[in-house]
Amino acid sequence: MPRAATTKPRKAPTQARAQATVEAILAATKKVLVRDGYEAASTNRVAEVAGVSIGSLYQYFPSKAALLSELIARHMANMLEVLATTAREGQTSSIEEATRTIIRAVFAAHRVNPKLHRVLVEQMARLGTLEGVESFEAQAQALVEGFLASHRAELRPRNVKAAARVAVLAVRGVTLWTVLRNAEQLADEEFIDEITDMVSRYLVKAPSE
Amino acid sequence: MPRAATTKPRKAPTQARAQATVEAILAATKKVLVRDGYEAASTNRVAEVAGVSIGSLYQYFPSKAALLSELIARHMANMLEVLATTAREGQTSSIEEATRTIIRAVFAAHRVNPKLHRVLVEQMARLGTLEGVESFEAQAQALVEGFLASHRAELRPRNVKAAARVAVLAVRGVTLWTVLRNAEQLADEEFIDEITDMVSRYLVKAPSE
DNA sequence: CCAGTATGTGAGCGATAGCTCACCTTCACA
DNA sequence: TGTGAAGGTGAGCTATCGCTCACATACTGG
Repeated sequence: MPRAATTKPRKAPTQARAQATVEAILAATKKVLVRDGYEAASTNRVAEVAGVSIGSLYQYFPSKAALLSELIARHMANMLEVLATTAREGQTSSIEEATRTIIRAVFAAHRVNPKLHRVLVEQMARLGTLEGVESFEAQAQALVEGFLASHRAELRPRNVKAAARVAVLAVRGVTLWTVLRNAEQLADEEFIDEITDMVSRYLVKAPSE
Repeated sequence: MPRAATTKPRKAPTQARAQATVEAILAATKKVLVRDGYEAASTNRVAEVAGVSIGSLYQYFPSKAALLSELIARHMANMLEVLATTAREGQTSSIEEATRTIIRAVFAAHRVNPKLHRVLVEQMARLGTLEGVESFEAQAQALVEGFLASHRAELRPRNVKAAARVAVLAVRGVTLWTVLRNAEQLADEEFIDEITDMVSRYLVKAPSE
């Protein structure tokens, strides 16, 4: 069925008009994805919902995968921003408090449109062995690593890099699985406390140590 | 494109011959899924690889989703067995040691055919809002809960149910995300140690408490 | 105001997907 | 050993799907 292959935009929109088209297409993609799921989200349907012709869609996105890819990239950029902001804010608080703030923010971000996030998560693995994802993960780790390094006095694991890796992985894993199967939990303050507890106990030096 | 809908077997095979057909179909499904991915795993191709006619496939599986559904159900049953066995074995050891054993076993199970597991994970969310998954999760939690209850002396959280929920969720989340993006890590003994550390610090009462 | 580029259109192509059904073959058992 | 049920077959139908291309329209700079 498919004939093209890449995932990168075919053409960059330069005029404002074209920019609007691209945004309309992406908005429609989200809408259709949420309403009908991935399988039913055909490029034809997306174009129709966006109110543009199928030809226009293929001007900017060389394949169906490219649509998903762009949405995923934007989501990741979003999450990085959330991380960067909360990590900066947490500079002056304890590791535990900062952890709580970060987890709360990450959860809040996924609560906005859980159905969409679910689809995005489902598709992540499929799209070209996660090129973007690798770099995203690396950047996220670097951010957390920076934060932990500046709290070294409070930090238990001697290996800052490894600690950041585990912390990022744990939060990410829990978030992901919760999005997949019980999104309401993302709003549960008690649940947030427990996860925070788990992660910060791992990170923070006990009083006696 | 699809016309049928259910996920449940259309017919139970009663003769041994039919049993073999069903197994051949499922084995072929795995093979094709691993080789070509979900999209390319058409029912026609699966039947061909299984060496049976497409008609036979539809005798036992009313839809493509039913194939996936059965594989997922089997995987979950498998994991429950692993959990039950290791939890029973861990009855006499510390929470930390039992946690390590369980995590090691779960990781080992996912290491066997990571590509397959990746596809299964990808598809889980899509298939009928996870009917089977809910009950699996409940059973897993019950098992862990039982284990934790019998180690109450060593357990920090007062709410056993909540502790089991968090522990299961964390291990599951980490496993899942690792399967999706860095399966080799599942074999890394150091990585297993770190995750064990995180979970058991959360579960176990500190000496002073 | 015009040349030329950027943008937008949509009929329709080739491919293949999921699935049915009319029919044959093998088996269980009276 | 004959008969009805269980098992098995595969040509082929319909429905799309992803995507192209020949063309029209809007814009921009000179």
